[in-house]
Amino acid sequence: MTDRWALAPAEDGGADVVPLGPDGLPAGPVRREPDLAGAVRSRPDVTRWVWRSTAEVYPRLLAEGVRVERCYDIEDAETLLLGHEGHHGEPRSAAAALARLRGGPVPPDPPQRPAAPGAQSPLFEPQGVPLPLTDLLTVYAEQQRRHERTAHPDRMHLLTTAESAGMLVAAEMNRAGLPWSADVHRRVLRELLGERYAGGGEPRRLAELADEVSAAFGRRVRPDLPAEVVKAFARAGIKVRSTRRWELQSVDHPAVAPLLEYKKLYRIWVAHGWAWLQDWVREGRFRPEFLAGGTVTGRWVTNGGGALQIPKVIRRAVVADPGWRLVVADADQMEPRVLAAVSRDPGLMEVAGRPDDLYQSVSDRAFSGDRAQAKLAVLGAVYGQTSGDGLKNLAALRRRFPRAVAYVDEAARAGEEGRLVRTWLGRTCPPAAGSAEDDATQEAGLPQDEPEERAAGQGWVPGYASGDVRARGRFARNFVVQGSAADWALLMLAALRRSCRDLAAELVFFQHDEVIVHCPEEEADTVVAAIREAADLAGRLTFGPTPVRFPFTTAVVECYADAK
DNA sequence: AGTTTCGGCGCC
DNA sequence: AAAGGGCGCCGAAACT
Repeated sequence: MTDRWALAPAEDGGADVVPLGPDGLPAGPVRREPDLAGAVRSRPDVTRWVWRSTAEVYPRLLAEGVRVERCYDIEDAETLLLGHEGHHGEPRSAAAALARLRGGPVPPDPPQRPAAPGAQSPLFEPQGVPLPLTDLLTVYAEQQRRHERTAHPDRMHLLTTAESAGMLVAAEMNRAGLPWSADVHRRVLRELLGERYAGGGEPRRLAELADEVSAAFGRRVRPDLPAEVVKAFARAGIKVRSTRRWELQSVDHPAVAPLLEYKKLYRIWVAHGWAWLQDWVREGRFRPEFLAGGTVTGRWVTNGGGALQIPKVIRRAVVADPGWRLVVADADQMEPRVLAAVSRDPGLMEVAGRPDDLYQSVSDRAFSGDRAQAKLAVLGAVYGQTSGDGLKNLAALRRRFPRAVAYVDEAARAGEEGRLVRTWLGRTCPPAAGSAEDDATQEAGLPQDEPEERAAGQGWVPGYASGDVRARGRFARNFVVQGSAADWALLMLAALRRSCRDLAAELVFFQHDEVIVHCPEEEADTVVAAIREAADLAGRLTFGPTPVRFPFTTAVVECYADAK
C-alpha cells in the first residue's frame, strides 16, 4: 500500500503538501508547512513524494539529512511521455505541460545551467518554473492517463518511476562524492609527467617528448597541433589524413612513438592534471554532478569533471576512507545480454542464461571458438558495422542467432525510415536523433513530416549535419540495445539503493554498467550480495520472465585501480 | 574579443 | 586495410 503525497516548495522556505488518493487526486486539503525538510521528515510513512523536479527539491532535503523512499518527478516524466508521443523536443516544464493541457501559449524551457567547477549542487535549482500545487496535480493526473495510452502502460510506469529513482540516486551520489586522494593523484601525475615548471608550462616529461618529436622530424614541431604534425609528416614524404592514433600506429617514422606517448600524457595533463585536481577535489571527495537520463538513450551524463571518463591510471587516486572499502561491480557483457532479453532469440537467450563468459559461448556456437571474432561480431551487430571483417562475422552471427540480428536490423530500418524506435520500457528515440531539441522552429520533427528523399540527400535533417540516412539507421540500431540496457541499469540501481537503505553504505559512482559502493569493511559482503540480488530483480522487473541472467564481476578493494 | 566548431581522446 | 553507437572535455582553429 503506497502512501503518496505531493509537495511543492514555497519561496519562503516552506512547502505546500497534500495527500493523494489511490486515483492520484488530492485526498485532503493542501497544507502549508513552514519548513520544507520538516514537512518531509514529519511524514515518515509517505512512500512516494510527487514533485515537479527532484533537482529542485531533493538536494535541499539531503542538506538537512532527510532522505525519501521514492518519488515521482513530473518534469522528467513529461520528457519521457512527450518522447513516447513523438513530441520530442517540445518544452518539458510542468508549466508547459499545463499550458498544453489548457490550450494556452506554451512557454519555452529556461536555458540550461552551465557546470560549476567544484561546486555542490545548488541549493536552489534555477531551472524550471514553479507551479502551484493544485496546477501541478492537474498535470500529474493527466500524465497518469497518458501512461495508459502508451503501448505498454505497465512498462511506461516502470520507466518513469525508475528514472525518478535514478534521480534520487544521482542527487545522493552528488552529495556523497567519490572518495579521492589528492596525494595519490599528485604522486601519479608526478610519476607520469615529471615535475612541473614554474609558469604553468608543460611538465618535464611532456617537454622531453616534444623535443624527441622535433628531433625526429629535424625541425621544431609542436605535437599538440595536428595541422603542424600532418605537415611535418608530409615533408618527410608520409601522407597522413589526420593524427589520430589508429592512423599513426601504422606509420613507420621515428617521430611516431614519442608522438603517441606525448598525446597520451598530454591528455592526462589537460583533462585530469593538477588544474583538474584544484577544480574538482575538495576535502577528499571528487564531486561531479551526475544527471540521470541525460542522454537520448537514457544513459547518465555528468556535468563537469569528466567523471565518466576517468583514465585508468588516474583511478589509483580513488581510495576508500580508513576502515572502509569500495565495492566495485561491473555487469558482465551487459549489452548482448540485453539484446537476448529484448529479442527473445532462443539461441542467444540460452547463451545468456548461463553465467559463463558470453562471448566464449557465442564463439563456441558460431565462430568455432574464436572469442575475439565473436566479440567483434556481437559489438558490430549492436553498433551497426558496415564493412570489413564485421560483415562476414555478422553473417555467421545471423545464421546462429537470427532473431537477435533481426531485432537490431528492424530497428535500423525503422530509423532509416524515420519511424519511432523505443527501448524495452518505452524510452523513445527521436526520429531525427541528436542535438536539435533546442531548435524551437522545428515542430517536433515527426517522421511523417520528413519524407525519405529529403532525409536521404538534399534536405537538412535535424541532428544530422550530413543528412546521412545510414547514420540514422546505425543510431536506431544501437539505441534499442544501449537504451534497453540503460532501462535495466536504472532498475538495478533503484533496487541496490533500496537494499543499502539501512546500511552505512553509500552509492558513490555509476558508469553505464558499473557501480561503486563505499561502505564500512564489515558491510562489504552484504553489499556484494545486494548487488547480485539487485541485478536479478532488475532483470525480472524490466524484461519479465526471461532465462537471461545478469551476472556482475565484483571486487572489494581499498583502491579503484585494484578492481581489475 | 567572444563564441562556436573541430580534432583528438578518455570512458562505456 | 578501414571503421561503428553513446557521451564530456580540452585547446586550437574558425567563425562572427
